Amino acid sequence: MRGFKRSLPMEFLKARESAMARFRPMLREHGLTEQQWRVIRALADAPGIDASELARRSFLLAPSLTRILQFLEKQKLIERNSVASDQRRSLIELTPKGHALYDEVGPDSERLYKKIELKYGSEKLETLYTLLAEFYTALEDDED
Amino acid sequence: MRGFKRSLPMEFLKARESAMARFRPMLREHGLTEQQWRVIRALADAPGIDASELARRSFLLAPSLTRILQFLEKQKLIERNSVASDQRRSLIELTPKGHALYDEVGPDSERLYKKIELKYGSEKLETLYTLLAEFYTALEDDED
DNA sequence: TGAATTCAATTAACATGTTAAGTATAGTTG
DNA sequence: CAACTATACTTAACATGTTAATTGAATTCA
Repeated sequence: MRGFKRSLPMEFLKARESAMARFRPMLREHGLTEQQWRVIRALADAPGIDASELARRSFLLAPSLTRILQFLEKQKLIERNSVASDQRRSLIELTPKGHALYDEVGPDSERLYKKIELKYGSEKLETLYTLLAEFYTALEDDED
Repeated sequence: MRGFKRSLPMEFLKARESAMARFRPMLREHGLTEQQWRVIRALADAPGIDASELARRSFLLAPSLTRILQFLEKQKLIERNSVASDQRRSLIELTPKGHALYDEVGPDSERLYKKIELKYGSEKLETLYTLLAEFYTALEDDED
């Protein structure tokens, strides 16, 4: 049997963790978790989307997103505006305070990202991006 | 600024999730979570190791491992034997019931793994393994 | 040897992951 | 238009992730 070493999910996890270990302390200093930062980035990128679209873009499950939005709303980093034509949904956007935080954290994030790119090599990074995208694309076809 | 698309941790997460989505339902039928299965595999691979070594091999943080071991012990899937020469540690191994579960789940896991390999291509899979290992190796040097 | 340090494991507290169930609103169909 | 179905969240319950603090046992070393 394939050894315990060849576990694809674990290899993804280890790669992910080695990157996150560099971002997490910085985010913590800004009072954010990784997931909260993903939501803020997604909103900076696409203001005024609803929760379903936000969940898709930030790659969070709906229950996690619900809790994160409650937190961010309490911090006055986001606000929701209900949609008249569909009472189930509301459109979400960053407040000025949320934008300010985004502008503050963004450069730190970029700096760390560039350090990783330098350490690993940008051509290899491109290859890796491609292989990863091909991987999850190949597996997301539902025909087994 | 680099778009929201180019987030390495998210790409790792998406790749990992696309794989786990295939394993999780199977594990669930056996009454296991992914992490519990990682622990069982690690113990089948290296019986009689202590919790620190087990945490390292299953890539779990100590607090998570503590809870998982308490669960597995309650299910009588593992047992701990205290070490006379060092009262802080205990050596952990699968019980016969634990071994039986391992023998039951292992083949299902292999089957799903082979399906992934077929869908993605085994050469590309090799390349991906290599790039991932190089990635976390490169980043784990502490010299920044 | 005994105070200080290190180490292994656990506990605590809070955030997120995961599945299932619930709630209210929209849409669909007979 | 009324029953059914689908959609967009939200809540619930339990497992894990993450950091910090704690406990008890080994080690170090002045």
